[in-house]
Amino acid sequence: MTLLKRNSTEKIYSQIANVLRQDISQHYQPGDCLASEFELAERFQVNRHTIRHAIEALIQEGVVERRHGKGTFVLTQPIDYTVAAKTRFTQTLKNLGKTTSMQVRRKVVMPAETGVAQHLALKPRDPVICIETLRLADQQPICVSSHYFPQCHFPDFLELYQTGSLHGFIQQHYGWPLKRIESLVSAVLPQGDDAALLSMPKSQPILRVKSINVNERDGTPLEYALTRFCADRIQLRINL
Amino acid sequence: MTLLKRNSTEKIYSQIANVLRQDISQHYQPGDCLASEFELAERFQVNRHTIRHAIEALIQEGVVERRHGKGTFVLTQPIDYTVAAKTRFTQTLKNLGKTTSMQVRRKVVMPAETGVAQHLALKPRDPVICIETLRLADQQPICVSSHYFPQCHFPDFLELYQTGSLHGFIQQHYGWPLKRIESLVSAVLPQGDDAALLSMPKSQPILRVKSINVNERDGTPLEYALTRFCADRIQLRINL
DNA sequence: TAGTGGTCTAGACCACGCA
DNA sequence: GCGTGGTCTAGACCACTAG
Repeated sequence: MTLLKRNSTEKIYSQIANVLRQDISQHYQPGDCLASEFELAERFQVNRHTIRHAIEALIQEGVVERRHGKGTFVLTQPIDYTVAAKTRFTQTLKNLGKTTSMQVRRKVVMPAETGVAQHLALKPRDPVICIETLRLADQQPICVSSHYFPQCHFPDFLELYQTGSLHGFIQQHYGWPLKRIESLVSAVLPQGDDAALLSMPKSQPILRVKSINVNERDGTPLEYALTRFCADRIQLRINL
Repeated sequence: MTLLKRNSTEKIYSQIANVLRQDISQHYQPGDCLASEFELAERFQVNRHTIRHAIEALIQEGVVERRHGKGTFVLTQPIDYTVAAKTRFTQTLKNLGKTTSMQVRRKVVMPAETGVAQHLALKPRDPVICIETLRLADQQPICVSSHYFPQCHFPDFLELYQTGSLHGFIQQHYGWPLKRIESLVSAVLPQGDDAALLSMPKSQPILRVKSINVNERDGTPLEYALTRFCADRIQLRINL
């Protein structure tokens, strides 16, 4: 039982959130489950709704997440907003000294949506190969990517490619060196499954990079990739 | 009075949020005030807390914001997540065909924090000039920036500089051409006054760009700038 | 002072996950 | 079936804003 100031200007739910935040940082590990809302309500001697309000705040901050029927869980990577913690940068995932790995989550042929078609200089609904990947560094998910390739240039792509570096595969099987000509960077909130795949809260931002790769020899667009980085785990460094 | 499906799988608060979202997009202008929570509760025949829940969702999406004692207001720029709407890009603010303007919000000399000192090759707490600016395009706030200059290289900076292009001023008064050598891009939620200055919701992401400018002749770091873009109004284009 | 949003309580029932 | 979180109701009082 923790004492709360009932007549303080600081709201009770806010006091509770502070206590929980501190508890979590001191006594909990990522993946741990908090006491149930009912138990917390008893401990703090408040209504369960007040506990919910406090937990909402922690969810918003990215400290915990709720799982229906299971409990409220501490997230893997407590988010640190201090600028000092971001003074170490990485150039690319490959350049990280960390152990990296990649999972292929989806391989399909589909008609190109207008945006994809534009970037690849195709007609809308022309067939494109879509490959979705998840990349990790030290077991930690870093980014999910959707890669689009015009099928006309890559017969048998789906049959031949299994896993591993996409650009390496293209270089090896088709003999085409890829060159990045453009990147478009924006920040959005996570959509679809991205938050779950990156094990991050839905309230935290994503760095989204659209990149276009062309055949270095003749400039033909060969790949359009849309990569979503968990923003608190990555920072883009652009050298000019 | 709008009809709700009480026995639908779709939650009532969610149905209400949908109705309100549609109402707003069709019949409201940015800055308009919604009906009060009490009135909405009567209109939809639900408890006021259910209305609050629905409005929470709209706040999270960035559609509206609450102002204590005044009401719930439609935000200036309804956020559009469709990728198609982002296929027009801007290179820099100056290259926009739009009318741009700039406000200087703060001019002070302060001891350098460690991060700033590092980027400018100074010792911590060496004096730096800090200038905070807000830039607008067509009356719409686009970004806020904190510019840091080492005071040792810029005597009388604060006295001489009033407003207008910072790089133009430096070129003119000190004769130094600035060159950007590096940009670091990250995505965060707004901190401090940034959300208010950019008239954006606190739940929506910010694109943060740290850039370092050096004297083109000898490579001396002369400026460190931290710019925060309202992410739904800007996209960075990086040409390689 | 009237009207708005903000907080807190109390209690009910539902939906999900798991043993 | 039990415990978890999710939704909804009802009512009270507080804090802020504006006339």
